[in-house]
Amino acid sequence: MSPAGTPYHHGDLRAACLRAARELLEEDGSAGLSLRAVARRAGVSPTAPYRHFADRDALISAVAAQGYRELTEHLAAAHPAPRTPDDLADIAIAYVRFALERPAMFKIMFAEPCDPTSQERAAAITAISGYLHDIVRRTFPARQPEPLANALWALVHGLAFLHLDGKFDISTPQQAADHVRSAIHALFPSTSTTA
Amino acid sequence: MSPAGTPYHHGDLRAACLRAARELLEEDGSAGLSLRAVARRAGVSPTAPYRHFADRDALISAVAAQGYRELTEHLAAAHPAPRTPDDLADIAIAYVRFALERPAMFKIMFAEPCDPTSQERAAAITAISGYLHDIVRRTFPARQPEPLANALWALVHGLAFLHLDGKFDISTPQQAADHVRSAIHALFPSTSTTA
DNA sequence: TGTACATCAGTGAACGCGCGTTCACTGATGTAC
DNA sequence: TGTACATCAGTGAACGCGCGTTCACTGATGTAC
Repeated sequence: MSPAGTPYHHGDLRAACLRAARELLEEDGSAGLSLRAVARRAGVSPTAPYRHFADRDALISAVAAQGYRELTEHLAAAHPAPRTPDDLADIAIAYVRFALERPAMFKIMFAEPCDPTSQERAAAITAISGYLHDIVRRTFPARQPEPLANALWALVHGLAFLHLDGKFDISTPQQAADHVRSAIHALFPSTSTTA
Repeated sequence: MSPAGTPYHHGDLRAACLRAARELLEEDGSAGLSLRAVARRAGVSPTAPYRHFADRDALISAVAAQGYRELTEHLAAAHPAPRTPDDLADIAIAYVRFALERPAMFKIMFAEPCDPTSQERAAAITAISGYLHDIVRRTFPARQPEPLANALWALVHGLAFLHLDGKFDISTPQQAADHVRSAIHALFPSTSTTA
């Protein structure tokens, strides 16, 4: 904030910590994100983050919550108004690409035991789930939305994890996208669309 | 092996380490499995496991490989000869139950970066994948097996992870099973069976 | 406009911890003769 | 059958590491008067 070199007060350390955490995740890809490393990266003493996060769990929860929000936006950007299984495939591909591009973030979001009572987290999950429900309702107006939406989420989520884990024999992003599309089409044949 | 109290030579420390690792996973559920903890649990000095595992990664890979084998058996036991989507649901439920009953093991199998070049691991993955392909071929003889089998795997895998993560609003194992069954039926309507 | 002071956001030393891994070693085993 | 010896599977001390968290502190900020 102050123009001089290193001001005593940071200005917005909370945001800086979140930014640092993201950078660390994107760089070394490991899920072992430590408070100390975040502080180091933010150029601040090891204990400074405690002014903004109760403990390590709180920091990780906050990072994950940000990830959920970004995922929601990422999906929404993939297709403005999906109406066909092929539109759905676009969204599925976006989901998988998100995971492949930010593997460590994705693992923090979905495979870390971070504080399950976090309200921020719960709200974000609800948003994703609700978004998928909407899509399914629009794409398959004649079918029961609830189980179909859950199944769709599970499908794309499973595709993301299996791709992330290298369980499919695939090397390029394009191959991954094609693979996802063919999986979607295998389960959502176009004939069952009732627009 | 020798009948006396604490023999110098263990007899089969490799197996004992794997057993210890499983116990630790089942107990504290954390994915933070350490070589030292395993040695402690096996009643042996902290460095003894190095006689049998090159490093921590090798131990974890071995544990994961064992998990893959057990998962394959577990699935095969769920239904001897699946022919309908409902049979398929039995197998899907078994997959999810496996994850819910051994969460830490499941995470080691699928969310840990353990040595990807391990042959044991690759073979186990191939076995699971092959098994699912067989099922799909038998259940949907008229449809293209490849994308359908991958989609099925992703679906059950996603269901397992989302349940594990508490992303669905579900409390009892029975509810989870019903949920999985309805997801399978949503995507594999019985009408499309062509037996 | 100037000053006293409460509040706040940082510092930095220190704690105890468990970890992976190395090293030189020693006790047990089993094989060759 | 007995003995020398190579091999093997353990031991235990030690290393350096990074971690989360505590504590008393201090510099900066902003508000009341």
